[in-house]
Amino acid sequence: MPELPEVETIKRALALGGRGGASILNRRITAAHIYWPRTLASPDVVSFIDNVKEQQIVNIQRRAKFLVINLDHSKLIIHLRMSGDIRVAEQVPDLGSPLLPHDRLALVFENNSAMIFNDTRKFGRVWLTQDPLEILGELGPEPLDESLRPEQFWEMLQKFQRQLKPLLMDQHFLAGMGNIYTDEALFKAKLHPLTLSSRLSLNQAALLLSAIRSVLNEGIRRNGASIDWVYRGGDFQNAFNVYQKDGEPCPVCGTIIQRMVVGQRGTHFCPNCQRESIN
DNA sequence: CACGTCACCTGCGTGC
DNA sequence: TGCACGCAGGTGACGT
Repeated sequence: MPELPEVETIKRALALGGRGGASILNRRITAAHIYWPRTLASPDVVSFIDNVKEQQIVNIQRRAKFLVINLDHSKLIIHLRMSGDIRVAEQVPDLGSPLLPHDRLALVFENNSAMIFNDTRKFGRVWLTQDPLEILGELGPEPLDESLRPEQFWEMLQKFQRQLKPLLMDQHFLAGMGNIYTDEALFKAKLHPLTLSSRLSLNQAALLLSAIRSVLNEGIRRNGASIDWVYRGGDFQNAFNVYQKDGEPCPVCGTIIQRMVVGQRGTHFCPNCQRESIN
């Protein structure tokens, strides 16, 4: 489910309070429970529980779609993949068994609150490491980082002859875009999802970067998007222009929005506003 | 290099 | 009602 804005929303709520409980900053971990061992990418369950205990939460960051929780002696890195979510529970029981269906991992704190990772589809992963670059080292630039200049973004696009949609979703190219925000950004930039990246002019690249930042910032401002049965608490879904709007009129020109499959992902676009470049 | 396919999982909506 | 099917916010390993 979560793309950059959803992960950013969760990060802020964990730091400020609001994911069902108070801020987890400065909490000391007294116990860990792993209900679905494959959630743990590394290390193994025994080492994880042993190492995470007695550590304190120093701060929380986001890199791409990863949550990076800095402990005083190591880093806890979490990727929510398709259906992961994190909540805080106050005054928990012993937590020897899951509190809710699909709870996969729980960290218990000294004040009897807990941070719980819930993940219906079991795709999410958690790492405890000394060296976060082992996990984050190959990621592309953060789209919201202002040091990424339009000229540089254009040069990045020029280097590949790839379709825009899968390229923007490639975390090695640019880090944080997912299916929703990519469709919305391409619509805003009036670019067809299959346009080859190397064909973009400097001006088109600048407009695309600006559209990406615009949709990501609005997503963050709206606390992410909440669709399907998975509750997020955001309302960016009310601002979708094309995502899952196939069959409905384009809000700009009235042409019926189409859906196609690109790189195995549902892709939504306006065939009139977003023309595939011919040459 | 760039694209397609499959695998990993569960649950929901649709249509027969 | 039951049941098959397609779909879902992600990613990585392969094959061509």
